[in-house]
Order: sequence, then C-alpha cells, then structure tokens
Amino acid sequence: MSKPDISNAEFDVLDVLWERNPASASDVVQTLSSHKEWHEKTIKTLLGRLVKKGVISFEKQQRQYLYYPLIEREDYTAQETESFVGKLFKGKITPLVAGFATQKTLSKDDVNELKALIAQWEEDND
Amino acid sequence: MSKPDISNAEFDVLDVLWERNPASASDVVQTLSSHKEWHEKTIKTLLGRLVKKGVISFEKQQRQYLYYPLIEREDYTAQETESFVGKLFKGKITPLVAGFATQKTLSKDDVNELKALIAQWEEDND
DNA sequence: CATTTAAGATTACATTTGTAATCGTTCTTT
DNA sequence: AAAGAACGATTACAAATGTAATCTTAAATG
Repeated sequence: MSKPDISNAEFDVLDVLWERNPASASDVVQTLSSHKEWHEKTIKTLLGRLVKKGVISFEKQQRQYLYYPLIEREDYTAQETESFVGKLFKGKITPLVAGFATQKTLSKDDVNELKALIAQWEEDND
Repeated sequence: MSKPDISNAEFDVLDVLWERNPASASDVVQTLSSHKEWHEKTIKTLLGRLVKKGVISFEKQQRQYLYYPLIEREDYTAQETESFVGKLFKGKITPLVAGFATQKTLSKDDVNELKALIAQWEEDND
C-alpha cells in the first residue's frame, strides 16, 4: 500500500517512461543509452522490478511489452519533495531556498520566477 | 573523498550528533528513544558504520566514547539539496517551490520570508 | 575478590539494490 | 524446416541496509 520505494536506478527507468509513454523495453534501452552505461539486461531487470512494485505496468504488444507508468510524475515529485523538505528543513521551503541561494547562484530569471510565483500566491490567497 | 552515502537510519543518528555534540552512545540512544523504536544495539551498529564511513568520529572518555560529526549539517544539506533538485527539478528551485506551494499550503509567514529572501538577494546582486 | 553489568567489537542474517547472465520460447531468417 | 536472434522470466551474486544478538573486556557491585 504505502509508497513502494523506488531505487535510484529504477527511477532513471521510470523517468524514461514518464517522457515516452508507452515504451517498449528496447525503447527504454535506446533512450537510456545516451547517458547511462547500462547493459540491456540490467534495464530489463529494472523494468521487471518496477512492475513487481506496482509502479509501472505493461500491455502485451505481440511479443514485446509496452510499458507505462502507473504513478504520475507530479505525484511522485510532490511526495519526495515533502519527505525531503521534512527531513532536512523541518518542512519549511524557505530555508531550502535560502541555502540553495547561497550555494548555487540564483539567476535573475530564477528570482523573477520566484517573484512571479509569490505574486500569484498573494493574488490567490487574499 | 566522495560523498560517503549516508543511509536513512544512519542519518537519524547523525542528526542527533548535530544537535548534541559530542554525545555518548547512550546519549544518542536516549535522544532517539523518543521517536524511534530502535534497539540500543541497532544504534551502536549505526554509530559504528558512521565511524567507518568517516562521517563521525569519537574520543575515548574512560570506557565510553564521545562521538561527534565530522561533516557540517549545512554542507550535507547543501549537497543533498543540490542532488535532489537536480534529480527532480532539473536543478531549478522555482518549480520545486511552485510544486510545494500547490501541494502543501504556504503560510503568509512563509511567503513573507521568501519575499524577504528575494529582497535580500536583489540588494546583494545589483 | 567474585560476579554481574555495561561498552564497544564482531558476527548474523534477511532484504534491497546494482548489475548482469542464463533459460525457455517465440519470431526471423536462411 | 533448421538455426539463430530477440523477448521476457528466472537465477545470480556481491554490496548496502535494517535490525539485532553474541563476544570480549573492563568497570561496578555485592
């Protein structure tokens, strides 16, 4: 029932399916080949594990399978973000942004986007 | 050299040492007892693993050890944040904040803090 | 002083993860 | 039709992780 832990390697495979849905195993292999050094067998294993975990599913297309995600990227991202922010910043985003700002340099564009975001928030809430 | 992966369980132990530095094993056990169901032995194991990983160290205090972290929470947090934001938000904080804002409700205070942060940034950079 | 106790060290063991190789079957291709 | 290629299923195996129990030794206690 609860969040089926998705490992790092599994995430990379799932990520491909979020981009290209549905996709055959070889589609995934192709896509990942550009930035990962994984053997085809490894990717097949990861697909299988994701299926077993109920994170993705597939439909038989003749002999191949067409895989597709069962969870939305937005949902996954939201959950991960919540637990991350909870774990490292006591649930507050401001210190996260603050730390990020001193660490990685924010661009003027980034700041403008944040301002727009806040402006939007203020418009909505009040 | 590289970031010595700190597991979730290990993190909770390290977190105690960031709060209470230095601390004996039993101090850590005591502190964690309030929110974790861990056996004392388990915590000792985790302390040992952190030492082996070079994340913490200790000084012999008679028979007990006094443990202390070797890495700063801020540094760890900064690194984790960078990889997290890189993995889920292509390195951009704005979408993280945006997603967080729609998911968890931001309080007026949160927004004010963010505004202050941005104002500060603008003052510094320009 | 003898014994119980408590600290850290060592060992244990199932599960998860990374990373494949092998197996059993079907499509292909000759 | 025979042989090879390609697909998913099954099996492999070491390292990491969660979660302790046992061992060794020294300190505390009767």
